[in-house]
Order: sequence, then C-alpha cells, then structure tokens
Amino acid sequence: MSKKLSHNIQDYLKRIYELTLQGGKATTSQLAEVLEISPASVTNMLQKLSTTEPPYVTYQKHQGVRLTEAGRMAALKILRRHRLIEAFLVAELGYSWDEVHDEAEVLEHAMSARLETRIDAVLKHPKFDPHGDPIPDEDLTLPDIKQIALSDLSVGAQGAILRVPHEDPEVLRYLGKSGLQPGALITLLSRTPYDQTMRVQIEGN
Amino acid sequence: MSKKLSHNIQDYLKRIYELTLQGGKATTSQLAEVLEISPASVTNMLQKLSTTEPPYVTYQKHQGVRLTEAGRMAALKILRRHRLIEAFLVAELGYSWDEVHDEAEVLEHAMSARLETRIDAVLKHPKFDPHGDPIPDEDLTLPDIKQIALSDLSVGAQGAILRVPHEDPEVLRYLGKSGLQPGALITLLSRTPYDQTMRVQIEGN
DNA sequence: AGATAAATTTAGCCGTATCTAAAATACGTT
DNA sequence: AACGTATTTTAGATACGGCTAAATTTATCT
Repeated sequence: MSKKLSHNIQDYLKRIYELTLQGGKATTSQLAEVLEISPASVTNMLQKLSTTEPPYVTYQKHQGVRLTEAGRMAALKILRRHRLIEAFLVAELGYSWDEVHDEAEVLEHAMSARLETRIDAVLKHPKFDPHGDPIPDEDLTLPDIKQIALSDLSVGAQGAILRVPHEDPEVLRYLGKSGLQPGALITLLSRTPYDQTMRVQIEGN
Repeated sequence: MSKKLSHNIQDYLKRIYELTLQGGKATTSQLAEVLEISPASVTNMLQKLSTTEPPYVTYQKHQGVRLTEAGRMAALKILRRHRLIEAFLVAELGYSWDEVHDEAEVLEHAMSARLETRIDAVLKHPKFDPHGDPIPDEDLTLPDIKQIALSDLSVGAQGAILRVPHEDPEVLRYLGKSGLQPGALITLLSRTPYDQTMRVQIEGN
C-alpha cells in the first residue's frame, strides 16, 4: 500500500497536478510561486520526490517535473478530499463558494478515509464541487466532461458555465454577484483582440 | 490577541489540562505516557512553554507543571473544538461514539474559527459531546454540572450516567453494547473492596 | 558568437520537535 | 541519614522543510 505522505508533500503533488493538467511540465519557479516558498526549497523537494521509492515525479535538472502514476494517484486523492470538503461545506454548513477554498486547503490533510467515505455518502457521491470542478470518484477516476475555455469560445456563441476554478474569495464574490456561476447560461458578446477582455450576456441579465 | 500555537503545543496543553483537572500538577512522565513521546522531549517542551511570552505553564524543575490562565484558555479552545467535532460527527455523519475520538484528535487542529462557529450553530450550541463531556461555550466557559464518580457512589444508590470519558474505541463499544451510555439510569449493586470491581444494574437490563 | 538576463541548483544555515545516553535530583526504605 | 531506585534533566544527534547567498545552467538579444 501507499505510504502516508506528509502534509507538505501532498501540497506539492497537488500543485504539480494542477500545473501539468494541460500536459506540460511544472517548473521550479511556477511551484515556488503557487506554494509561496523560495525556488531553492522547491528544488530540494523535487529532488526528494524524484528519488523516493516509488518516485512521485520524474525530474531532470532544469527541465521541470511531471507526476509519475504514483504521484498522480496521490494528487487525485488529495484533490478528491479537497473538493468533497468544499461541496460538504456548501451543502451542509451554509458556506458560500468563495469561503470554501481556504478551509478545504487545511482540512484535506486532516481527513481520514472514513470521513471521506461518510461525506461522499451524505452528499450522494457528488460529481462536481461548488466551482464546477470534477470530483474523482472512490477509485480516483475523473468524470469526463465536454468543456471549452471561455477564451476559446467564438464571439456570439452560447454556452453553460461549467467551471469557475478560482481560489480568490474576492474574485469569486464578484463573479457570484454578477451571476457567473456553474449552471449559468451565457452568450459571448465580444472580445477585444489584445487584452482579452470579454463581454458576456448572462441569462436573465 | 493570542498567537496561533503549533499543533504539538496544542496537544501538550490539552493533555496538561486533562491531567490537572483534579487540581494537581502534571508530571513529565505522565505527559510522556499520554503523548507517547520520551520524557526528555517533554522536559524540553515544558521549558519552552514556561518561558514564552505569555507563558502557558508554570514549571519548576522536578515539580511538574500547571497551566497558566493563558494556557488554560488555549486548552479549552482546543477542547471545545474537539468536542464540537465529536458531536458533529455523531449528529450529522452517522459516526458511533467509539469512532469519533481519533478523528476529532486530528481535525481539531485543522478547524478554523468560522467552521467552529458554523458547527456550533448547526448543532444548536450543544452543551455535551457524545461521551457526556461538557463543551466550553464560545467564551470558553464550561457548563457546570452536578456529578459524582461511579467509584464514589454508595452501594445501592441510583443515578444517571452523565459522562463516559473514555478514548479507547474497544472499551466504548463494549460499554455501549451493555447500555452504559450517557443518559442511562443505573443502580450500583455491589463493589468488591480491593479490586474496585463494581456490579451495576442498568435500566431495562 | 558573446553578453546579459533569467531560471535553477548547490551549499550551508536555521527552527521545530523528536530521539538516546548520561548526569542529576528526588524519594522510599531501612 | 544513607542507599538504591525511579524520575527528571542535560547534552548532543537526527529528520524535516524552510531560508539566503552564491554558483551554475539555460535563454534571449544584438
């Protein structure tokens, strides 16, 4: 069975997962940025994570890192817990979607397998968290979804918002006030060529 | 305001609180025992806790420790969180009373003030946890209760079980199966003089 | 290509909280 | 009051995961 990874290592793996979702590698400086620690500290940890048994990342000097299968599984496990907690806090404890991220960030490391199972059951095996992010199931399989980034949508096209994968409470409160939440129906009105500013029509607004 | 104390320090303070409930001092070896660490490590920590600003314990070599007011408040804060979590797990997530202690032991350190407040509200400001232990209120005031230890009860006397302050799941499952839970009405049938074995009559049994 | 800038790694350090082994202190018994 | 035992403290080491400063590698720009 897999060993229990430290709180810190879990955070590294989770961040590497997020940074490599589009298929590339995560760089030392990207990780230093999101983890808010020095690049030197990141290098140390990457060396460690690549030389454990099993290794959690593949790493070559100056080349960035990618998760191994063991690393991906560990990352998905944390991600599942994180998103289940977010869903639970909204559904059962009256949190709003801008309040749940920071709380989940801490609780995910303190959650037992039993608690994970019970929350999953109480929520009837939810497939998405409050931001619309997919929750891996018990086997760590992700539900697959047809989605397109708003930045790739054609002007004039319509769509339903699936995900608003932001962490910043202030941004989320602003978007929420505008009605831009998972489930909302929108039409892309215009896009300015250089600064990527977009105007969208939100249903009922 | 009070600084945030490390996970470990919180555990020390909580244990010292429990060990000094009857008024005495907690010794190095008692703490080493309950925290499952070496006596030498305990000594180190006690020296540290007694020289912080503010100090959390009063400590003199070879004399054991007692909590200062700051220490007591910190301990009650953790105890409140611990017991709220226990109550919540039983009330909202289908846990049984023998499963909650270990879970709460970890979660208590990961709980924000906001989560504490929400759980307290959802449970309607509970006064006791599933073991019957009192939950300090928001100001860390303990509800006071008239109680007597079973070992001090006269043979033939009756009473209602208020607290079963055990942590061991196996013991709790056994007691639960016998009906010995908070709320149960009992009569003390006999007590053997030397080994303190007692026989009790439990209502409806 | 050569120079400079940016990113990354190395080297050495720090604080926290643990440990073991050895020294010091306190205590119970005679 | 003194001996032997138990308890506690000191001293020194270790693991973890950060840090800064300096060195190195890679990228960019004429």
